[in-house]
Amino acid sequence: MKAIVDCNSFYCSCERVFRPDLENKPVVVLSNNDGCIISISNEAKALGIDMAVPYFQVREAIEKNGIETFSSNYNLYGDLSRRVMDTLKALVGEARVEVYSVDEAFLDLDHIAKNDLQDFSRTIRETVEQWTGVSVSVGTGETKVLAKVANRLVKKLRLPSKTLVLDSEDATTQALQRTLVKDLWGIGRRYAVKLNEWNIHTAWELKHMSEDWARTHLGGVIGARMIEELNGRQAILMQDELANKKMIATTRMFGTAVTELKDIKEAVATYTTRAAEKLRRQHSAASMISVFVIPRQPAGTPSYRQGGQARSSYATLHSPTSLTHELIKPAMEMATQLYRKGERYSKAGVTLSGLVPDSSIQSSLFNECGNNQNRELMLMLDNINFSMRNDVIKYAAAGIDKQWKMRQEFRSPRYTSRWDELPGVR
DNA sequence: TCTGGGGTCCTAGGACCC
DNA sequence: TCTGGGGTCCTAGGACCC
Repeated sequence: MKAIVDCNSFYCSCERVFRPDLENKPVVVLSNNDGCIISISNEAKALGIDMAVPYFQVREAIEKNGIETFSSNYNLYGDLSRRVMDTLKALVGEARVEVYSVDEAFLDLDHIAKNDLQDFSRTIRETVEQWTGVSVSVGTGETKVLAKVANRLVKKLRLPSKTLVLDSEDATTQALQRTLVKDLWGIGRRYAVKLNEWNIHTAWELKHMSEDWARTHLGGVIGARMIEELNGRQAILMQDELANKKMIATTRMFGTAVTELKDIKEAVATYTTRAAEKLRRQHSAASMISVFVIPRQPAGTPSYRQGGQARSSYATLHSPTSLTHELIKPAMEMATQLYRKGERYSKAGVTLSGLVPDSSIQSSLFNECGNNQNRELMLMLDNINFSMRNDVIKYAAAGIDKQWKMRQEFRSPRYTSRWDELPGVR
């Protein structure tokens, strides 16, 4: 059996861990740039606030109802996430945990007797809550897809135990009958529409379609796997722990529209610096770097998401590198080349790809002084910036005043990852 | 005024090879 | 008159996820 452990309103829960006064109060967390709502507590939901809605559209309702509002604080969420995952690993063993996202993990429970699954699910939930202060829901089923179905029902039906185990034919059937295809893990909006056109509405109905049918109408092997999983046959396997990323991106909306080349270059240099840090953290080097900018659409036109208005460029590096300054150079050239005077920009980003282990970097004939010194410099720089505060040491190209920086009006302290922001105890 | 920031997997098609 | 048959690698684009 497989279980999915999912933190409830994770970012909101994180904010509450150090603000117990917010228990049972409505809370929302905003995306970067305070752009839209990305986490809502049940209480806020009950007041009619929805996920993914632009903040400015609901600002009035939020203020009127006294909903507590936070800018996202990824240092805090990342740290609490690690604690939750560590707890799960302590409970079932590291090899049985697949960290799926910042607030979710799949567990392999094949070693637990079927009769004990109910109790064990509750133990998981209680232990995580006790050790970390974060509340979780646990869904269990024969396959990952069925575990997801169970987990969704826990939340939808507000089951008091916050756990649901689909351990019998009957339980599974009932669960599938009350799940719409659009709510299945792996069925997005496009496929949901298509399925409805075929007059398939519930997961139960989908389960009885043939694999061949799914192969031709539901994205090839993806559809076939879905049918298998619904029928209790494992087709989506547990992934090994945290393989390295194959692509690393840092992209941001600007706080306010940017018009000057200087600002674009500063932003791109800053994003390149961030991306290079992520690259070094997983001991990789990049062989390709790409930069994009998105001009702001004139008022009234559909938002930037809908079109291909982004302008991008990429450069292949002479040899893979993880050194910030070697990445900034081509990034600056591309930023300059992409910039048009008179245009206003709403967003820019940097993507590193063609990642290889940094141990495999070939030394190049043209490498004058050997990269080892450089890599030690990077290591030192990363250590200082991580342990002190953000960017004590930085590249001049990244700019000092950062006019373009995102808005973050409501960020809580980084309670657990900065010495100077630890919570006080009287 | 104002709408996030990451990622993954799969497929088709082109280029190239023997 | 009438086009080989496989392979592999790479990239772009679609779909999905949190």
